[in-house]
Amino acid sequence: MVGSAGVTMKEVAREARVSLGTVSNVLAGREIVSPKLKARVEAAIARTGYRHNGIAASLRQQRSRTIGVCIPDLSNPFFHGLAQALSWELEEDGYDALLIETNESGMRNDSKLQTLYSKQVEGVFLVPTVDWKGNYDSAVPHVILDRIREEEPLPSIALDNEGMTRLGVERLCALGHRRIWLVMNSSRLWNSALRRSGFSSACRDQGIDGECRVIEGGMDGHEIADAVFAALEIEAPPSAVIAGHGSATLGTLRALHTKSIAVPQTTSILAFDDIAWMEVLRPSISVIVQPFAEMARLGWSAMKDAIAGRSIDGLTVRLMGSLVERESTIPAIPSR
Amino acid sequence: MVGSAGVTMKEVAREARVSLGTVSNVLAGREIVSPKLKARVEAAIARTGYRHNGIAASLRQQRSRTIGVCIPDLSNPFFHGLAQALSWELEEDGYDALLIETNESGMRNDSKLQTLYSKQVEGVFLVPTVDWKGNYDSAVPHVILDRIREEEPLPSIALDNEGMTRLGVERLCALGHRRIWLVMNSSRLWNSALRRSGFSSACRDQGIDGECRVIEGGMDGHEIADAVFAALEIEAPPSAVIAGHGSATLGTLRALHTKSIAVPQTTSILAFDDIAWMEVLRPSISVIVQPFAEMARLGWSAMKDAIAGRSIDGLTVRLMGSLVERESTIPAIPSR
DNA sequence: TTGTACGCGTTATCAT
DNA sequence: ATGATAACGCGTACAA
Repeated sequence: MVGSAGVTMKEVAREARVSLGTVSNVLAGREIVSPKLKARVEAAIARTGYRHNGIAASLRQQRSRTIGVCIPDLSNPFFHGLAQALSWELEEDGYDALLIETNESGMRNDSKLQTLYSKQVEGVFLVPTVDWKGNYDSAVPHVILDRIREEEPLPSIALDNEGMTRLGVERLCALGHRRIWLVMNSSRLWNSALRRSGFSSACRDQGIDGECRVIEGGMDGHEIADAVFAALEIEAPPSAVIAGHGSATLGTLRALHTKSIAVPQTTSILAFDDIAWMEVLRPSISVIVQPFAEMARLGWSAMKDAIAGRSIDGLTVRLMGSLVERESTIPAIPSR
Repeated sequence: MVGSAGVTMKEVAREARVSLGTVSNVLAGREIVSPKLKARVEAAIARTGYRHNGIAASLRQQRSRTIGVCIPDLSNPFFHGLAQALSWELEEDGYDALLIETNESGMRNDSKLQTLYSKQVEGVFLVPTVDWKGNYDSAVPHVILDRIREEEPLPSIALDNEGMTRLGVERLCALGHRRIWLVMNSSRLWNSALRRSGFSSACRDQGIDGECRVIEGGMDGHEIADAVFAALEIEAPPSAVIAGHGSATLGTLRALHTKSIAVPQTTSILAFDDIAWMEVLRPSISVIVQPFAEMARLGWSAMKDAIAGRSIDGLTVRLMGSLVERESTIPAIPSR
């Protein structure tokens, strides 16, 4: 692919005065080549600066050993962690990841899927954008991660969003909180919708649903800040907030700060997804952590099955994460 | 690459009762095919579910239309922004980015470069790991970004690190600060070394070099926190700190917090690289912003030249960024 | 305007 | 053990 300098196996063979097959055998490390010829070939390889052409190999072998990984936004630490964990798993088995950032654009999601298919990926891990219509090539194995649609037709792995949100509500209730808000982006995202329903049913079970509410702010941190701010204009601050994801945390903190509401003295905060800066914030933020390493492990294991021709239709995994308490969650003031 | 379902152009041709060349012409959008046949071909494409095989096309055309982008750490927002900006530029011209995260490992940097070469990339954008030895394929155009080595042999684009650090010092001096520390990772990184030398010479020019010092903490935020903490054990806090990059900011804030030193009342902070959470921190952090969009534009422009066979040897671009002042930099207390 | 045949670099299957 | 040759899917030059 370098114009003049593209040395081929054929040229190596000529240089070493051997046949093409012998070069191939040496390159593949097959032990059937005589030491004499093997040395000649290796010398020729070094002399010519030959480099393996993976494209030709892929064409011939009809397998690219490449897996597409489609992520909406790599600046989201959960997605970044997931992408890293997936790459790690793939590489363990000699595969390469084709990492694509779809930037929350459904059009880009579609077009990037097409280029992945064109590059003959053997499988696709997909965290769909919010507005993805669900067009995919059924001939290629897909595993959907995190953002599952209602009645997802594809194999999927995600957090048990309802269960984890319920756990958060229960923990806050145990700390004496009764007025709890859930701040999130949009229930158009199925995982957000599940967090919402887990929140609502947990609040009902705790008998605090009258005092609790959900704020949907949209996909952007600034919008979310505005929504929270608007809510704080008309009612008293809640004693605790569950932030449904990174930008909800950012937005909530910004709004509370603008209104000079003390965290955690007035309002405790429990956030989804751990992020480096959550440790350095004053106060440090308590978080619900998603098990992305386990998601990657299970996902790759399923993908390997699919590649090997074993059906994974209907695969539906829902995992529990863990709750890490830091400074932002304190007992509610009893007098209120 | 999907085993059974791999529909080829040949099959489309048979299905449409046309020749292979006609199918190719239709696919390439060449206007020389009769409408009648064109319709037949398009129908056949739809019926068979044919999909373009980019691998075969790359092999045939001897060009992959793919560029490798090697980044040490995508969780660093500067690198992430740079990677995004590069992808955007490439795609404008119909290229695809192969995004690789090297995780600060020189070995991984080397091995991933090999896989990029094997995948026949037409060029490589590289932010090297700290310990990269500099092995690369001279037949493939490379552009080094950000982390330039001393006497970099390859074309390179980076911030004017000396100039921007000097600017920071000058601004802090204008605010009345005289005791300034530079906190950074390691002067083994050439850009860090340049920030260091820019810092030192600016301090000399301002006549404050006696009161200033540099703290090198290593590549990890926790290590940096420890180093700053250790320094604060033996001397009074500085009136201002310049944090040389994201993890230095994190480490510095953590150490100052542990020692209960007020920011910015006691110590002002000016950080390299803007990050989402810098706006939400109390106080919000003043930053030196790198012009990654411009880096990407110039880089891709140079890369296109190189791909087209026009030499870019010796290309050395150094860009100024901008200084965004927020709450973390205030005038020094005059009495001190 | 349409059809045919060759080559891209590799791997795999045959003979030898 | 080694060498010759076909095939992977596509693009294109050239012949019809």
